[in-house]
Amino acid sequence: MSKVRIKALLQTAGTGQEVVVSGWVRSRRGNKTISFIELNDGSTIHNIQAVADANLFSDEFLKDVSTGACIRVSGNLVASQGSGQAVEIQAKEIHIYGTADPQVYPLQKKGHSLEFLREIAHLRPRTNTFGAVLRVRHHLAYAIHKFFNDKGFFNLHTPIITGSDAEGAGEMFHVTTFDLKNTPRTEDGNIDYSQDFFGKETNLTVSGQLEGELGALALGLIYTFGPTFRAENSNTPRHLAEFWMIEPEMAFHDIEDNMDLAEEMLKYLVAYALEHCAADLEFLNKMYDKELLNRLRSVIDKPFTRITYTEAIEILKTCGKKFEYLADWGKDLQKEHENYLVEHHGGPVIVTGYPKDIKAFYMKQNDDGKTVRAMDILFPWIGEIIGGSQREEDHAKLLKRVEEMHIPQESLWWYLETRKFGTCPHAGFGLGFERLVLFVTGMTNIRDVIPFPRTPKNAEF
RNA sequence: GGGAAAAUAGCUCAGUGGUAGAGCGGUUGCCUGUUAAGCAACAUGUCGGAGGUUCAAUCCCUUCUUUUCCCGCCA
Repeated sequence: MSKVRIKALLQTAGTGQEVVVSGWVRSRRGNKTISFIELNDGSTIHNIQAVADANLFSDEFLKDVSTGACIRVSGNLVASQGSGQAVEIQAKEIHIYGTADPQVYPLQKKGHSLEFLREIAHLRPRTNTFGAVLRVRHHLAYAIHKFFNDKGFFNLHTPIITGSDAEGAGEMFHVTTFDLKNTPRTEDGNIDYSQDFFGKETNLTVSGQLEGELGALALGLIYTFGPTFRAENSNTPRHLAEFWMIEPEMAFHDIEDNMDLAEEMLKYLVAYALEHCAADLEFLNKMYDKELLNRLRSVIDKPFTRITYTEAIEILKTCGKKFEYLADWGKDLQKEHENYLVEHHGGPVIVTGYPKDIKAFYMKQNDDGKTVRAMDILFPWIGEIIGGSQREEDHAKLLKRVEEMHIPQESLWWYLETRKFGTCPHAGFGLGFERLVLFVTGMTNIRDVIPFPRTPKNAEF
């Protein structure tokens, strides 16, 4: 007897062989003489139907084969007499690994709200929706590694605990072994971090970029793919306190190369998902967003629109649309502005050349003295899915910017040194992994594309 | 961090100043292969917590908690 997963079983052409399948019961229906068990093992969105004859299985036994129960079925794979499926298992033996009392098991056969499922995040992977989302998430993660590996990039593991707080990407979570009720103090009353585990103040990383640059200036092409932590009190469907980010960093790349790579990568990932997650995406398209597949295909088909920040402001000023906030050169683009730009161009838009005062210190300064070589990629509904830039490789210019923006340079000495020793043009960007999964799955809340979301006031599970 | 809405059965929601209802789910029964099966019957409950107004509060008021949405921060 062969022990197989359901995905493989549904693809086998032949019938007649004995098979063993283990999985979770999605539903059971039938009558006194026959029971039909929908079994899912997570390998695919599709279930296999197991048929239990009352001559072999008692009513009393089948009572425990209820929605949510985990069982192993052995029997013959046969052509189905019903119309809903090509093959089914004629059960000879059923072993119950674990029951799920129907009176208290929270998942029903019928649909649940996504809000409710968030409250039972320990069980929601057993639903069609989350099974699909988590499988797509996996394939995208794999595709990212494949994309970069195939291009000769090296995966660099940047630290999760960081001693630098100068990255400026957001509020940070402190890391300490202190007893918070009784922290050591210096003579002037401040917390004495010299007695803490690392002997200095440490935080969870908000970005691996600065360390990524160090790798790029040695290995040439690197990318990071790891957890990232932001202690911002962000209450939106697009923000997480703990999320995964992909940050490639490339030596000898300018802002144009950077855009080319980012666009190629996004298209590769969407195409990969369409090819490898067809069944799951079809399900999501049917259940949540009828335009999903069309939108995914449209992203692959045409080039992303590329405009400068200055052009974007011009478009927003002359479009005639009334905005709540006026678009004005020197100010950040509002959500409503981003939405307009994406709608106006009918797809992803890359905006470059932002005013230097609204961007980070490390971005390459343009000769105009006003703008930097930043790029944001704006996606429909999601907004900023990628943020990146060419980096300032000139030591004097970088140092000047660090001083202007009052960034403590003592903690960045190692970063600044790379511009003293064998500096070179380089560029990189950050892709929010969950925002990518959001776009590909058509989900609308980022809390539904990560197994156990961390958001303000929520760290359950 | 700013703003708005919401919290009633296991779930989705309706509802009323006199302590509550539907659909689904559940339980039981019927039906010889079903497809979110069908038919019938039954049971659902501190109406989010704490105060207050009132003869009486699930309903009105205050406050707290949580959730969702919009904005900001960003990926």
